Amino acid sequence: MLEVAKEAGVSIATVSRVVNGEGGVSKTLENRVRRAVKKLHYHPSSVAQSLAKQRSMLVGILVPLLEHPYYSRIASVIERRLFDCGYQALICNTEEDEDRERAYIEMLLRQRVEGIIIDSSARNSKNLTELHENHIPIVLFDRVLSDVQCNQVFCDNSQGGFSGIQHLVELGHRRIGVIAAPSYPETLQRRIRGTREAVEFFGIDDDPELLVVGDTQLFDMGYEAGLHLLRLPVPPTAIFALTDVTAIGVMHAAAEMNLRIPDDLSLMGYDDLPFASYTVPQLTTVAQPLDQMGATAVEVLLDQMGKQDQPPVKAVLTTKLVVRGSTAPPKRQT
Amino acid sequence: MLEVAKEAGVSIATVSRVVNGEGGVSKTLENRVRRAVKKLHYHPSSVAQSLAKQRSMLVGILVPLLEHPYYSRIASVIERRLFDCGYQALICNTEEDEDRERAYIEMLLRQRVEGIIIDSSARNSKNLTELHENHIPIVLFDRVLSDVQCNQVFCDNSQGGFSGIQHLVELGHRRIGVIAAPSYPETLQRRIRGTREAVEFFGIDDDPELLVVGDTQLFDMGYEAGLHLLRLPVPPTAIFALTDVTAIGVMHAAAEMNLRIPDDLSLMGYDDLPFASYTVPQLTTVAQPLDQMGATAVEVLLDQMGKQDQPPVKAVLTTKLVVRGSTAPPKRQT
DNA sequence: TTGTATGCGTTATCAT
DNA sequence: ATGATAACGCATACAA
Repeated sequence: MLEVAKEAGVSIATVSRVVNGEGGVSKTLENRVRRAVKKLHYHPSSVAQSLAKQRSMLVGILVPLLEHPYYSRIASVIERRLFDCGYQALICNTEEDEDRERAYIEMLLRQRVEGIIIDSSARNSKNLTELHENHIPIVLFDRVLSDVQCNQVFCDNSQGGFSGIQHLVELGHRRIGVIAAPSYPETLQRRIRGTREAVEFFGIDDDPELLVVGDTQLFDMGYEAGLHLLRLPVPPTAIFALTDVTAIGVMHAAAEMNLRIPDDLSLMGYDDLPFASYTVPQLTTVAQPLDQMGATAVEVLLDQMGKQDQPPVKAVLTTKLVVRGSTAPPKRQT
Repeated sequence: MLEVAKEAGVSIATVSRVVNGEGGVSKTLENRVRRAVKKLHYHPSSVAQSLAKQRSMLVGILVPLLEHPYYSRIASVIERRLFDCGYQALICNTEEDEDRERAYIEMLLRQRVEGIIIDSSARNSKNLTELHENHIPIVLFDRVLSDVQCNQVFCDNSQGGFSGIQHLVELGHRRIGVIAAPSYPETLQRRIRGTREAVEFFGIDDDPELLVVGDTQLFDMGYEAGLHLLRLPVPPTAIFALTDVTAIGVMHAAAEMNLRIPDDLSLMGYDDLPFASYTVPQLTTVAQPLDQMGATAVEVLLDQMGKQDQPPVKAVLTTKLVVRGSTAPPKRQT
């Protein structure tokens, strides 16, 4: 900037004014400055700006696994929104590792982010306390901890779980397998609870063997779990995978056992990821309004960033059942 | 930091020394400082550090579409590597938009990133010149521009295209459809060229109708293109989709036309994304060593960041054919 | 071993 | 309308 000032023969104050379009500068000088900026390839330093203004315009996004289509979509949706609001997102991939999450949070603190949107991998809110103590606005996204006093944006997972079972029951299924990912984030626990409630409500088979909780949320977990369910002495006529990715795994397992979907087995997923419309057959699933969730999260965050220590807001959105080709009435009755 | 110094009753220089573990500080004072740090929840400001040290420890990653499983994996792989090397990644989602890409580059320049790894959406190198002029090390990743003098890390796409056709030819196919994504990044052009060379080399049907170039690289493009190919007066017995995602689209199209894979149609993809092992049937595909590519890119970048204006290095890795269940000898001969 | 002082590239306040 | 100058939070060279 100093160089630009020299080149243009003005003071740095004038350069600053021109660059920030503050006005109050004569046309002559403005042009001289602009020319110097071009010539020297000058780009104002956000670093110095942050320091001087005490504002970083940075927001952290933490997701559990960036390679996972669900989370990359989340990161993407939120980042876009943030970008449009003039903020730069710092996307952090915690890889389901609490220590990594802590490390990232420390880093974000150092980067002086103005807020954080976090889809947390942590089993408790310990990682978040440091943020609270530094008065950084947080919004918990998707995965939710009920014991923590803080902004939250998520879907009614219980309702989603319920509606999935309901759909299958209405088709005539009485024996339904459920596959869940790890349940330490309450998200999945709630989703499971929704299915339990539905099972009870409709009075269908509640054999505990029908609920399998895997250790990851990847394709192969769905595959293994699907195999397990389908090899039961009395296998289910329908499977509700609480995640689209695991549902794909189940598809594979079913194919391996020469079971046809939906003729021999009805299958449901959860999330409505893009590829859910392109599997064969297309996947019936419970959709979460991710765009809306992302927009809400950013809105809430930006709102809180204005004021100091606002009361936490909680936004609960509703899921939507998307019926496609992977579910049908059962052929055999159990 | 000033507050910590006061709390501990020492100078800021001492605090700085303790925080940075420089040594040369007495145990007594060190403990006093550490206690003060804890008590005040002090986190050193990277912003101020960057300014003082003239090093940001930031590296920009630009990908064309973060929601796309291929690119989220790329971002993920590179980010992890960078993180392990002590660098913070700024992941930017250009959404295949050249203007957005420019905006992000400008932002990265302002953030004073020390280097950039870019999977570019741009049709030319215009966006990169600004970086060159600011002496920011760049490495072009995956998508490559041949007319630009700069570090590049990518796979031999021509070879990959060739080997795909070769595999199908060896199975006995003579009429092979090829589906390509937009071709302004040279990547796809090269991949196509590889298939053309193979077609010529093996002397099989080179009907231009058999090559369809879509306008996106998403599922529905594969679906549409697949439909188009399969409805040809003389449809191909095999389809080589130059992207796994589009291959999934073709699967869907085939199912819609009651064609069974691989019995009625052989199908190949390209990329070997995680889900390629979980489609039904599993997808034969051309694998790119993404982990290795990411590691190489980071290595090259970090290397260049040391020196000034090194000669550009070009790393070309090789693809690998992964044969799975979606390809088989043709039943009918054309 | 510890402290003091200067500079990093901006913004912002105050003069002129 | 323009310029000089003091922060901002830290590193660092130098002094004590």
